[in-house]
Amino acid sequence: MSLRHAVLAALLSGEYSGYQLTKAFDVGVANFWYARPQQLYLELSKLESDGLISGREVVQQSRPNKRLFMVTDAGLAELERFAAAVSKPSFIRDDLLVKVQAVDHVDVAPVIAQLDQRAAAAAAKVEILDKILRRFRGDLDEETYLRHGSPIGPYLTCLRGRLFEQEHHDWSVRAAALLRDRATRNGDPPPVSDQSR
Amino acid sequence: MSLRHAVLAALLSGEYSGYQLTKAFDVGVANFWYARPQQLYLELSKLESDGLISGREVVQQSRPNKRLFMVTDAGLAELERFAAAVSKPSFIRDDLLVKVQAVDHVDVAPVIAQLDQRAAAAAAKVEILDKILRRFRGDLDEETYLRHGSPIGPYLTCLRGRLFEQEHHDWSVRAAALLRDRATRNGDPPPVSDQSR
DNA sequence: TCCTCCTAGTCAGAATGATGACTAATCATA
DNA sequence: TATGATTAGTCATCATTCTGACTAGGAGGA
Repeated sequence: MSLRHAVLAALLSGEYSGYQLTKAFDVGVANFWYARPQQLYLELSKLESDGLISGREVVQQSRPNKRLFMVTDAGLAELERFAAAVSKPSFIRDDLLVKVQAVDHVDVAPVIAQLDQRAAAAAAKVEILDKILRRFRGDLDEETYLRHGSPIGPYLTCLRGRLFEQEHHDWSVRAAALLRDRATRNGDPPPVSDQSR
Repeated sequence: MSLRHAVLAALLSGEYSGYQLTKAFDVGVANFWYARPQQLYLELSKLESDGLISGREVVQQSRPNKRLFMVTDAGLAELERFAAAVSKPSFIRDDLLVKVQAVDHVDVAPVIAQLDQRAAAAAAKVEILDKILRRFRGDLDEETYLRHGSPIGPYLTCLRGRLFEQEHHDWSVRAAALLRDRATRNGDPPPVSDQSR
């Protein structure tokens, strides 16, 4: 039951509408959780009926009205409780890794193509996260921000996301190059990933 | 539906019993997926009734009998299909990150304690994975193994797991040190994580 | 001899997450 | 003046994962 707490934690940074949250969570900018719009809307209404957040209607002209949510005292207490409870161990769970695991026994070409895609996607995310980190820092350098800046929580999770994506990128590039090299040397048609496939 | 394929991919390395698989998956040595024993046993019986793996009874004296499973041709075909299909994007989903995200608003001490624990756990995993990698390599150096060694799939996923744990460790250590430093400077009782809390 | 751990596996059901199909108004653009 | 994109959100249902509780025999140590 952690989407619940992820949403609560996200709402600490200020008031958001469901739609704004989906933007943060869906694009995957959410560096500490991930969820689809439908899940978020559902969770928001559950949180509200449990009294952990409260929403207020904002009437907009030229846009559909929206509801902005903020964490209540009860919500903060719940987060406090959650933060002090033991965490589940974290682990990787990745489709593509399963495919790489099987690569000695199945056709490598599509796996290499997917590694290429992943590398590109990870590089794009690194850039996005860098932008967000710069926005947090303002004109402070990273050392100074880490020592004195605020908020520190979102900055740290963002940093973690950035490191993860960077490493994900580097590994993907390396794995793709390696598998390509091995496939070529084995006399298979060199699997070059381009638009034509 | 990827536990299915994770199990198939794991069984490519040889025959395993359910119990052996649980050891690999549960300890988290599984660098590409993670699952509990109950899930694995259930998945194994589903895979068998779908004809993707076949099991044979091995009678043991002084131990309960066990069933060893191997991937069938149909199973291999299924993996082939899976490997060529599009992958879901990967993302981090971590309780502890949610807590760190909220750290500007909740008590830091328990979060710091959990970061310490995480760092230790990650360091332990790095060692385990290094051992496994060395066993794969034998007396080859890494460059040579990556170019010519076999199997390459499990080696690459293991390498990925190792990089992930290393980075997880480094980030946890850094985050814990930082939060501790900030808490101390703010005049709070310095949160040192020891056995007494 | 008792107690606990290890091997080996099973069952049922709760919790959580993912998916497809909708509504409805406005804005920009061709 | 259509057409598609964007904002804003809802509903029902399916799929997947997680959890607790349970069985059963042998090994090893106090």
